[in-house]
Amino acid sequence: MATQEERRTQTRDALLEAGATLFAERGVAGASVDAIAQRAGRTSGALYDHFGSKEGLLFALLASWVDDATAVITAEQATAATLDTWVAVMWRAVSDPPSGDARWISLEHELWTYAAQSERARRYLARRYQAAWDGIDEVATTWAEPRPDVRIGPAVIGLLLGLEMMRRIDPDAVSDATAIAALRGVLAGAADRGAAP
Amino acid sequence: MATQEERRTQTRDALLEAGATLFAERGVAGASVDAIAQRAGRTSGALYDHFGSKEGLLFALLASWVDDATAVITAEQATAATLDTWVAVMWRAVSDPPSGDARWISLEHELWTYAAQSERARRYLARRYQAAWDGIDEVATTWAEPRPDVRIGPAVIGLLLGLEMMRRIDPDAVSDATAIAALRGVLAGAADRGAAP
DNA sequence: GTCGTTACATAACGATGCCAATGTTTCCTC
DNA sequence: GAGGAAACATTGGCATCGTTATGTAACGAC
Repeated sequence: MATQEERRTQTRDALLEAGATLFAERGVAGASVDAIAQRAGRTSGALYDHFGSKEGLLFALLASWVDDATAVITAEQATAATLDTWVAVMWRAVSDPPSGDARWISLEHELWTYAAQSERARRYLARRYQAAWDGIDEVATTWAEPRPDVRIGPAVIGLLLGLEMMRRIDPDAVSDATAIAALRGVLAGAADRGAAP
Repeated sequence: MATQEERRTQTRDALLEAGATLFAERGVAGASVDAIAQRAGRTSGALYDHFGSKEGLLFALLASWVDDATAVITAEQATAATLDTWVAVMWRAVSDPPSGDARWISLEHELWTYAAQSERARRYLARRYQAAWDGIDEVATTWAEPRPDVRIGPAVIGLLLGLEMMRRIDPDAVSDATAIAALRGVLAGAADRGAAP
């Protein structure tokens, strides 16, 4: 019943799933190709046939993820009627990731440190985040008049990532109220309020 | 002229310096013990005599760093007369690190991903950041009445790290004005303003 | 001046890793 | 149903890395 093509996408998905878990758990350098393949019930040969290299698997992983996450977030953003619900939606997307995938942030950090060594990874990161910044910038104009000297997108995304980092160390340190208050504050501070002398 | 003890601290410092650079450049996993020793003009034998293991070097590095950075920051904080100058001092400490050490943030990320694998590293991180949070919490009460359901320390530190991350991708994305506006916004949002319905 | 100790260097071991070359099996086509 | 290709497995080479065991030269106490 299972055609060859179905089988192929099946093992591809299994390898991506295993890679996501092990990269997040042990890091890109710490997760061996053999360990990933074994967890997927396959061997390293299959992995190389599919992705060509370890880095290939990493990029494939991130590509699929970005598509999923941004799709979910922008879809929910469209339904946000007030600034508070918008902020809450963003925070929820980070603190309790869509598709029930809690490894997202870990992998994000992995990519970040990996970017210190790989030029390709750095360019990849830049493209990806600039798109996210633009999205935030655009939605933010709905809620407040922007200041010319302040770019709101990077500030919001940075705060989201930073809050998640703190929460990983101590979940009690960043309550939902704290996160939402901080996000609203950044949006307010970067808006029409004049700069201090 | 050089006594034995002087020689020892000299090579210790050389190894720390080399470790800082290579850990930041290539990551903890990517920087080999031999490469670190070679950069310090020594051999791996010296490194093991001093630090016992690769992890030992990492922890020694961070310990010395935390002492330096927090000393500088708290010293400057005491001189800050207004909220704006305080915020500016904090941002400057992150964006243009004290002691001219630009590798700080890279190493911070390294430690973060390393913490995913090492229980000891995680506990180390927690202790370190909780101290920083408390410091911010205390100073923040000088400028605004705190809300009971909002912890300001983690929000400020998170924002600082997040902003720096964005700035690494694209230095133009986070101007000083953006950073300071965002920080002031977080402080304002987490203060006396009432929560939304 | 002798001798133990310190502060490194040297060299080798064991383990592990990425990756490629080469099988083997399964599936589709005609 | 036979040939061929696709999908995956097996094996091994080649390199690297963390660590340790051992060597050695300089130093310092007496």
